[in-house]
Amino acid sequence: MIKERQTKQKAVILSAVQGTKTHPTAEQVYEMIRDEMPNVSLGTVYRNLNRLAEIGTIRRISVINSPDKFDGDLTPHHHISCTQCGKFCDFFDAEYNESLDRFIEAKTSFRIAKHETVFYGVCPECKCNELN
Amino acid sequence: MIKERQTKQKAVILSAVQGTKTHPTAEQVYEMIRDEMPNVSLGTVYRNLNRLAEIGTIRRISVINSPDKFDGDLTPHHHISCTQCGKFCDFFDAEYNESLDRFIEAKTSFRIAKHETVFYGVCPECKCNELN
DNA sequence: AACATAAATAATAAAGTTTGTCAATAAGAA
DNA sequence: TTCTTATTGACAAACTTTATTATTTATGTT
Repeated sequence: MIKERQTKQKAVILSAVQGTKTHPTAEQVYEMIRDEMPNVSLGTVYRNLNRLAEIGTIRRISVINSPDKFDGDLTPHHHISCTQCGKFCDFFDAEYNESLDRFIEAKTSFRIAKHETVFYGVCPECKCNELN
Repeated sequence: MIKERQTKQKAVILSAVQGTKTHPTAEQVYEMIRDEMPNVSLGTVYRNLNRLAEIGTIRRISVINSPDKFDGDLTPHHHISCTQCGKFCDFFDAEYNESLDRFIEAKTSFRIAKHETVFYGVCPECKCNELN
């Protein structure tokens, strides 16, 4: 019995997400792969990103004032969003607080799979542009 | 010179968000106030929620697989999302980690205003429905 | 109280984001 | 190679949010 087929599209989409640190949206992944795959459809990009995120091969990140972003880097890290220009960065130097998940589980009876933390602020460049 | 006018709509929208713990979306706020204000328009709801969130009178929460939610409770707390049924809960028993904001500032030169943490998992009811 | 100004609204169009439909294609088993 | 059906491309539709504009109305001024 067939479970899941390996397609060129699937491989290219995954490799695009894993090969960048830009946290692309679905639309941006679509643009990224059109050189290599001009006939790919946006629906295929959405479908595969959704599946990859669901099985945990990539991360989905929900950000205020932005379509969902995708991240191929599964190592625990946080994200920082500039509320002025939308710049979106990784932050690696703070460990994932696993014990917080266990604490919430104990207190709420939810089974917690993960938490996502996004920091909101103003990036150095936008700070510079604040004249006075 | 006039800066900002107090309107009935603005007051009703704010009071709807502040008077519930359900973290309504814009559409849900719209439904909530239509009894009291049948002619209000959805655009007005969006406009006022955006403004209130921008000035910090209410919180905007970005959640995977949901339109943005709004929260009138400004006391520091976390949120938990059930990935099965979408149930969305508060969690108050973990203090806001202010020092993490200062740590990120020191390491990145961003000016951090806040961070939002959302926990994803399965709620007690949905756990029950997992037969076997 | 009446008037003037412009901020805010209702109505609606449009833009932006995501999912669904379905005939055609193609991955993988036999 | 042939068969089965998961996946795709094309496109429609749904969903979410913002923009446009004539009208209304909150508020300062007379």
